[in-house]
Amino acid sequence: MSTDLPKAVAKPAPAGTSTLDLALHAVEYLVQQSRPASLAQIAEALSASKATIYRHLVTLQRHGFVRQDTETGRYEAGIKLMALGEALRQRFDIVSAAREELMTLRDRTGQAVTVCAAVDNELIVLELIQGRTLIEFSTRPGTRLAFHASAHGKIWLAFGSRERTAAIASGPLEAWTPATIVSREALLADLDAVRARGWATAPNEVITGVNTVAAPVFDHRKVLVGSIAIVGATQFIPPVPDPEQIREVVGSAARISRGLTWKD
Amino acid sequence: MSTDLPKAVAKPAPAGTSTLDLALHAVEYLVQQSRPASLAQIAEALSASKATIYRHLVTLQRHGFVRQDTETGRYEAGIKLMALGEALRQRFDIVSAAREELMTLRDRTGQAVTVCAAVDNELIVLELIQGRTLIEFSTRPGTRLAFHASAHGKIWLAFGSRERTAAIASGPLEAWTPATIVSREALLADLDAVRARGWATAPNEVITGVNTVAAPVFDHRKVLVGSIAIVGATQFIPPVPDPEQIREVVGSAARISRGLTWKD
DNA sequence: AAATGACGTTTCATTATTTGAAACGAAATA
DNA sequence: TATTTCGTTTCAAATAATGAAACGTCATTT
Repeated sequence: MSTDLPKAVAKPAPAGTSTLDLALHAVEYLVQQSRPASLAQIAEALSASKATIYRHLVTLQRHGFVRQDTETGRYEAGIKLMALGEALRQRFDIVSAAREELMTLRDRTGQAVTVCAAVDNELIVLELIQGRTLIEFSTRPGTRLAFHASAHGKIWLAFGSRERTAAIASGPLEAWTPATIVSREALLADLDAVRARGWATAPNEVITGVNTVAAPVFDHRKVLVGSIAIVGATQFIPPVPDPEQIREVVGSAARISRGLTWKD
Repeated sequence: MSTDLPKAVAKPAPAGTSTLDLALHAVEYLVQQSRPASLAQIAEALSASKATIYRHLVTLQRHGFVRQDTETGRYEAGIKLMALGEALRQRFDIVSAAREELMTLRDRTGQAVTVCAAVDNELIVLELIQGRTLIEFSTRPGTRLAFHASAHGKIWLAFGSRERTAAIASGPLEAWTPATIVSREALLADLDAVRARGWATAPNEVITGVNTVAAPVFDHRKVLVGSIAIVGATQFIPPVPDPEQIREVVGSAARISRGLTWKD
């Protein structure tokens, strides 16, 4: 990465295409906006000329990444992004391999069930089986979780790659609630406990009043490929969870792991 | 590409940027592929040089639209697309406005509940409340439905813009199952019936053994803004649905519409 | 009703940017 | 060790993107 040799000392742009860069910024800008944006507004936000942005929007629209309101002429993000996200989700093995098991986990605990996977430095929710309770408080597929502030995340830190764990632990730990672990030492201690017992919780750490019990799913090589969890109000999943709840989650995770072992 | 006339007589490309066009094709290609693709493979598929594709992939990767497997060096679609899709989904008013009502609809019918909206010529699933039954057969948020072969679609054809209905009716009607309506006359007759009674079904028309009862949601201007439906096996939702099921769905839709009237 | 302003869209000459062929180095294969 | 295959970089040629300004249309204002 870092070249300390005399040659190529100041090289701000290693590679890539600036045209594409601008266009992608436009897409991201439109997704962030809650209302359709005018051409001039987008151009100003990205400090480019109207003509340039216009041409890019035309191409983006042709691909469905952006759509133009036929009445006002304003631009907004296109639903193609939703479709692509869904197509991507289905590529993960765990999603299909675990569905049946997750349904029974939901039925035996009554709580919502979520599945997560981490790629690079992002932890993403892949699947959600809604619970039986009236009030739903769970994260939808496509949502990104924090590694240090979620039961899923702790599973990945405890059983995933050491590099990632080191990176997360050395970085700043943002507090989502007063209960979120923000101390490096406390986090590492918690991870040791997670490793020892094989499951993780994060009571009130992501949202106050909500708790989660997560367990790891391994493939045939004993590599962590996913995490599953039950999510519910602390009323149903206390900070120190019911032994039976723990047993159900850990058992389901183990059965899914066994299923993945047979494959391939 | 090939211009054989002296002066731009035939101008196939009205506007846009070819660089961006190529890059977007690369993203779409990677989403379609089920496994990570090699650089050479992508370059050949898009008939561009390796260098060009490489630079685009670098930029796409920097934005998270694409990721590179650190071990094999191959490229695949990035999870940013999933996150963008989820961010987009939440922009639709109906999703938040209807959640509570949809939960009670699920609880009173026991079936899965879905919400759809159409933008331009695409009908997309926005929300899914899973049912109480053990076997789940429903479409996830981000999935696209066919207008002529789904209960949701018939609602949009019956109560939505005339232009869209005309466009769909004049085009080819693909058969998803033997029961799918493929005749233009039969479709228009069905739409008349839907308009008259205020709800739609599509027994076995999208998947054999599955039925849906859908009803329209209007905003304060009486403009169609969404459709809601219960989805379940024909065992639970017969081809001629239980009057009570119909009453529940239509009632929920009406209450959501009333809620949208108060807003704004 | 005429005039203004705001908007998306198009034109056009300038030139900055992308482009492909070929060379590179590393890694897997033989 | 020789060879092939892969992602990556280099470099000169020119394609293709760029911004300023003009256009046509609509809605609002005077």
